[in-house]
Amino acid sequence: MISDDVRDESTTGLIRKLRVRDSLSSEEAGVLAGMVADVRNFPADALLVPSNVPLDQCVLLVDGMVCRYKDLDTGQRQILELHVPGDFVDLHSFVLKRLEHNIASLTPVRMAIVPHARMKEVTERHPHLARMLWFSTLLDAAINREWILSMGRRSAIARVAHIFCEVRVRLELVGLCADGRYTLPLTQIDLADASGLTPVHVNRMLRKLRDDRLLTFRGGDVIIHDREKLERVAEFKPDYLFLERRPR
Amino acid sequence: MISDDVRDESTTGLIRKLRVRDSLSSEEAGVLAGMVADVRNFPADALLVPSNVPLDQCVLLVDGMVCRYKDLDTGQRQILELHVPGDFVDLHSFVLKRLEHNIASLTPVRMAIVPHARMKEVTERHPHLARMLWFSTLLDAAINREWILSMGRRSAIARVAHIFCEVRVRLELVGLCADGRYTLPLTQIDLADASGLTPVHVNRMLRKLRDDRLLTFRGGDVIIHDREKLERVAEFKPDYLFLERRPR
DNA sequence: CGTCCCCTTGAATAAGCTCAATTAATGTGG
DNA sequence: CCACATTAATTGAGCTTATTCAAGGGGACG
Repeated sequence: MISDDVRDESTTGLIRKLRVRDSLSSEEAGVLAGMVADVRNFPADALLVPSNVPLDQCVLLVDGMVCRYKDLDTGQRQILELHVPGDFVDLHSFVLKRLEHNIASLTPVRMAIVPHARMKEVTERHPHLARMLWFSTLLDAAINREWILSMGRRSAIARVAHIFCEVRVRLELVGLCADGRYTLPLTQIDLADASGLTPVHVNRMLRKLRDDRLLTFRGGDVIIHDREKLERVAEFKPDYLFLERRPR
Repeated sequence: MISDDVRDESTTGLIRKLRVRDSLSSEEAGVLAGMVADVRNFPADALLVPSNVPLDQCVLLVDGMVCRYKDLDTGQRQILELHVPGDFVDLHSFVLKRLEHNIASLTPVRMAIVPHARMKEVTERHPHLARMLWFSTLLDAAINREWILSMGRRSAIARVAHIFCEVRVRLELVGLCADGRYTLPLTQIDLADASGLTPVHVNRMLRKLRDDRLLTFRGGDVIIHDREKLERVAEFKPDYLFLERRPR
């Protein structure tokens, strides 16, 4: 079994983000940490949660990055969402009992494991905590909706730029981005799968962003040179990330 | 105030759909109906829930159709999801306290109103019911993800076809579609906003679907001539609608 | 050192968009 | 009930954006 320290550490990112949006007592924080049954490491490119398989535990991303994706029969892949440390990546399965998409690691990752049984106990005993967990799944849904807007109505350059804008904000929340610099462990192929473009075209868009001195992306390292202009190109408005506190 | 009959009637669609996915006792069904404070009518093209406004009540679609949408500064619109009777359209606001998108009626609609205060009481007292409501927001999220896949990776013809396939299934669940015929109160412009295409191109895709004897869409009336072929063109797989019962 | 990705770039192609004009359907006021 | 306005549907032509195809270069790793 794992120690209380490991449990606490595994939930700091999640708690930090929940506290941006709502008040979370230290007791509640303790309860959250107490849900963690185990913390496990996985390599990069591992299929962490396969689609359409009965699930009885949730996984929370402690360290590293993961993505959700879906494939078409034609072999085409679409990345649905990127996840950063502190994201309760597979909270959904508690309610859905299976996922209709896959979750895979982009880097070596550390995941906290929370059995559905504990989720049930805790959410039944702590309704406010339950709502905050519910919130975190709805935040994912809001991100999904923004991506629909991207895919449906944004130009190629805006789509690519938008991904960088979103990830910047989300990484800053957990202290993994400062000065517009962060690590995004994606290949241009992954970026194509996330933006609904071809790798070739992503390459050209990245070149344009670089030539226009907005952003450089090389070998997974992102440097945002001109955040304001980048956000304008991306038509990025962070409302959808619900960064403000819930009114009580 | 409204009568118990009106309350019961206003939740039959929702209950019917929840019962496809999970067991719902008649007591729980009664509790759900009891949450409804009011049932109100709205005309077509009404902005039912504006984005970024503090909310203190949820709305459930009883009759008619509504959509969620978002606009870009350029005036481009993207429809994010369509809703059919029995959808708890704005359950999200209970947790989010505001929406980051708009909800508007496509037809004259009847909406049941549930104050957040009642939502809070009921979800705290009935955890299983709370999970089923949570489920219904996660089902919306799964639909959102499928739409990301559509926008990102499906061809124009498949995107248009996919919308018709999805709506068919969802309307059948509430008895509003039989024999592949149903009413979809959208203009071709709306369909363009839902599929991320231009109205002109939607028109051509509809023509192709008609010429190929897969589907006819005229004046809001949908006739699916060849469901199997249509679903193949759409690459439609209904897994993402979670039509099976949750295992206990 | 060779293999395997990934990145990069050019050239040709195709999917979908824009512009424009016509027709059809719907609604309104007289 | 008709004339007129308005919105939606339809179609053609030309154009733009992004894709496909192809080839070469660079770096990591066994």
